[in-house]
Amino acid sequence: MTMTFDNNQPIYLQIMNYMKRQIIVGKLKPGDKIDSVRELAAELQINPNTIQRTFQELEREGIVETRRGLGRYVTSEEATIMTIKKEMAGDLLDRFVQGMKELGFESNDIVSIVAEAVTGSDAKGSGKQ
Amino acid sequence: MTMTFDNNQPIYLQIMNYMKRQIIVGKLKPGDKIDSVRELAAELQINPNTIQRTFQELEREGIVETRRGLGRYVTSEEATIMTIKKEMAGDLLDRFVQGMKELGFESNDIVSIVAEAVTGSDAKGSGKQ
Amino acid sequence: MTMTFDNNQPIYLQIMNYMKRQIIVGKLKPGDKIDSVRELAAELQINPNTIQRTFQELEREGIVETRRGLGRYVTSEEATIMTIKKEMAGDLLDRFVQGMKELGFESNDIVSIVAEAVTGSDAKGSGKQ
Amino acid sequence: MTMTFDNNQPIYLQIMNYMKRQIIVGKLKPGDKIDSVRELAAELQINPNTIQRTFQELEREGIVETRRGLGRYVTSEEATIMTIKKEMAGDLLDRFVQGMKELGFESNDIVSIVAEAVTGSDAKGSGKQ
DNA sequence: GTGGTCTAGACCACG
DNA sequence: GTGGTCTAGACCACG
Repeated sequence: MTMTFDNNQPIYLQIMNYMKRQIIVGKLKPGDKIDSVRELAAELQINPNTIQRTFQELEREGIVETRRGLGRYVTSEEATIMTIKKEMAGDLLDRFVQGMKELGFESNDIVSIVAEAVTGSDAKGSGKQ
Repeated sequence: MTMTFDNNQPIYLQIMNYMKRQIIVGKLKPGDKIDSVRELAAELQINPNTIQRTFQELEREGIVETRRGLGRYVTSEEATIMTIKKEMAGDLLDRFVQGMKELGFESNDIVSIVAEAVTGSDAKGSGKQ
Repeated sequence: MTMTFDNNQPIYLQIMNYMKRQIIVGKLKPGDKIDSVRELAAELQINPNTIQRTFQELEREGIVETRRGLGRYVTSEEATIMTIKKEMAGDLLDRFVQGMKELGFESNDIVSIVAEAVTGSDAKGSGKQ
Repeated sequence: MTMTFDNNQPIYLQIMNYMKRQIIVGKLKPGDKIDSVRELAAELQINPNTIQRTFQELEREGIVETRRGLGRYVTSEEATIMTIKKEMAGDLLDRFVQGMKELGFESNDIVSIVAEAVTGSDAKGSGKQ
């Protein structure tokens, strides 16, 4: 795996969000073992301290668990994962809607803009996706 | 004017975005004189250097112009203002849509979530909801 | 007359150079009367203090003279004008050549670059200009 | 390294141009680590904030990159460096040629003046001069 | 250790 | 009065 990092956000946050998305989307499933700090640090060419911090935060959110001597695992609590998914989606939505309103867009505008944007970007393949 | 600042973003950026919104929304009109560094610093209780930086960046974006010895003014180029409005809206939109897709939401879901959110918050969509 | 000003150089210097060029090129001839501070200030929409300073500096260089109660005049000393022309050309040349050498260009390169640039920009109209 | 500063130009600009030249000329190579803000500030006896500003601008031009927590590096994009070299040379050339024309020099004059100047200063043009 | 941000305040050119 | 630059130094997130 390779990641490209955005300079305006701490790397640990970027990796953290990346892993949360992997879990939410099901690429990492409940109970799956997670790469060790060292493995991930080597893979991403990132300071192990940074990975360590990433995992710490993921644990604090309950989406990752440490089993002593065995390593780290995705939580088996599917409810936790759903909660975090909703939380992340809610954050995205709030930031977007509030931002658009601050720019003077009305509710109607906002809906049409989104509608246009998403249909524009995947109008082909109506059945498949 | 008073502003409350969010600790997770540089103050100069927060003021910058605030002023861009004021201009975009028309509270500051093309050609209007802008408070001087010293005035704004006093008003917001922020160090003049921080305000200086804010203006520097606004100028770099072309939405504010300096007239030597006279002060700073909102650009009279309305096109520039429109461009920046589109840019800001586009950024918000992209971040939102991309973020939602990374969480596994389909285009349809995204549109309905937004529709529900904005009609919920201002009751305009009388019939549907 | 209208002038567009560059923000990176004091306006008085820009006007000063403009007037020196007018004199050097012969648009203002030795002994010609020069616009008054007020006239020029009005014409250029510039603070009279700035024009005042411009004239002060031009006098210091001897290219402009004040006749009490009569106004300001281009010097009748043609030698002074020639000297200033050489000075200005010399400054331009030095700054250019030194700058190019600091970028690593060799003498040969510099000559060819200039040759190409000037013939490129006026290759047409060999007889006329 | 020591630098002597010219009072007519901001120090941060002077250092900026100095560093750009170092990179263009190859004394600092693509990917090289650059002195930290603190080191350079100590070396040049300049306030760290001024150095900070220098680097900020260099980064905006893409010739320098920050790696979070690790330091700053010369960009590895050699194309960027070439572009900046051309840009700087073009600026010098334009300012020179336009300035000379504003003084009334013809294309031919300009070329001969340059030719004379550079061969005069390094004796390479053995036969002609 | 490294860069990013901010405060406090000075000085100056410019208009 | 206005902006531009600079100094001196603090604090913090990040790696």
